[in-house]
Amino acid sequence: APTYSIMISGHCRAGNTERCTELYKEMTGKGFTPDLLLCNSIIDTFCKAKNVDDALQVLDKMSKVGAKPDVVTYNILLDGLHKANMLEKADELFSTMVANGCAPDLITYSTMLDGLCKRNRIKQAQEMFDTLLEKDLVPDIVTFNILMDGLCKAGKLDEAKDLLDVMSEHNVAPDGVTCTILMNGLCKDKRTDEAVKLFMYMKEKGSVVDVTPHNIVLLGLCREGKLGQALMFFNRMVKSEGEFSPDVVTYTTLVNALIEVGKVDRAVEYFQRMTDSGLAPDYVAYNTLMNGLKKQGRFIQADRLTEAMKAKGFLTD
RNA sequence: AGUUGUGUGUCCGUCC
Repeated sequence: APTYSIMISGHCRAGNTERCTELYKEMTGKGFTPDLLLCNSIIDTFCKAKNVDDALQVLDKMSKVGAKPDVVTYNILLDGLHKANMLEKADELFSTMVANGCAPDLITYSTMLDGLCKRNRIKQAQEMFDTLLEKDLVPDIVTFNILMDGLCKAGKLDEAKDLLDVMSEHNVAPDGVTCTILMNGLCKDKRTDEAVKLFMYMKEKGSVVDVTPHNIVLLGLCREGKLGQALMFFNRMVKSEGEFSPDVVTYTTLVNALIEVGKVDRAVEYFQRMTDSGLAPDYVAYNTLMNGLKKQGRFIQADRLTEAMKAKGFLTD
């Protein structure tokens, strides 16, 4: 059984859902019972693969063999259900959890908070935040970042900045993710210059500034039509050699920007450069180029790209 | 030993 545990958790972490499922079936078939931590890993792997139904079945099996799910089990499933838009199931599970004597913790509330924020239910999210305080739970940086992002995406940038004060009242210092969330909010509000200021501030402060804030600045420049600056910025990213090297999102942002100004050949060039640099385009990357090719009537190239997508398993129908 | 919540790209949808 420990052998299975190690193998399964390895595949789980690698995101190899199929192999993970196979091994799990094989293990249970042989009469071995996965322990709680392994069950949680498996459930999480299913959830992250958007396979919440199988995840729930693992929960069912657990209760059959009398294994008690813990708060982590419930948190994982609540997150999966929210992200799969199964809200009624999520509420149901929350009730089950409480009925089974499992006390919701900070992560439970943060997970639900995120679910509300992502649906733009800001008012309810703020109520959830108050509830969490009433329960004497202590919000951490992730809780605040979730709320910060919700406020920014709802266009409430002023309230987002006010939240910084609330954070310091709770002795929670903003981190790189907080800054990135605010930068993104500023960019989406067409305040790229302010976002860049925040970006520079982060760099001056010596924080670790990874590829994500760079991608946000790049997108901001592209949206402002400053393609020349965007390309210079991109070149600096290439030279960073690892610290904030371009990723699939970086390339997709540029490909899209080039398409929008009608430079499809250059877009194709950058797409090629992405694969040449050893990055594997994802569905969004393919879709971006595909739409550009079709918009320009490049049907032969589009067909060729369709074949590539099929070969990679991105088109299942 | 190993498990859960937060930030960036395309299209579509929802709201205005």
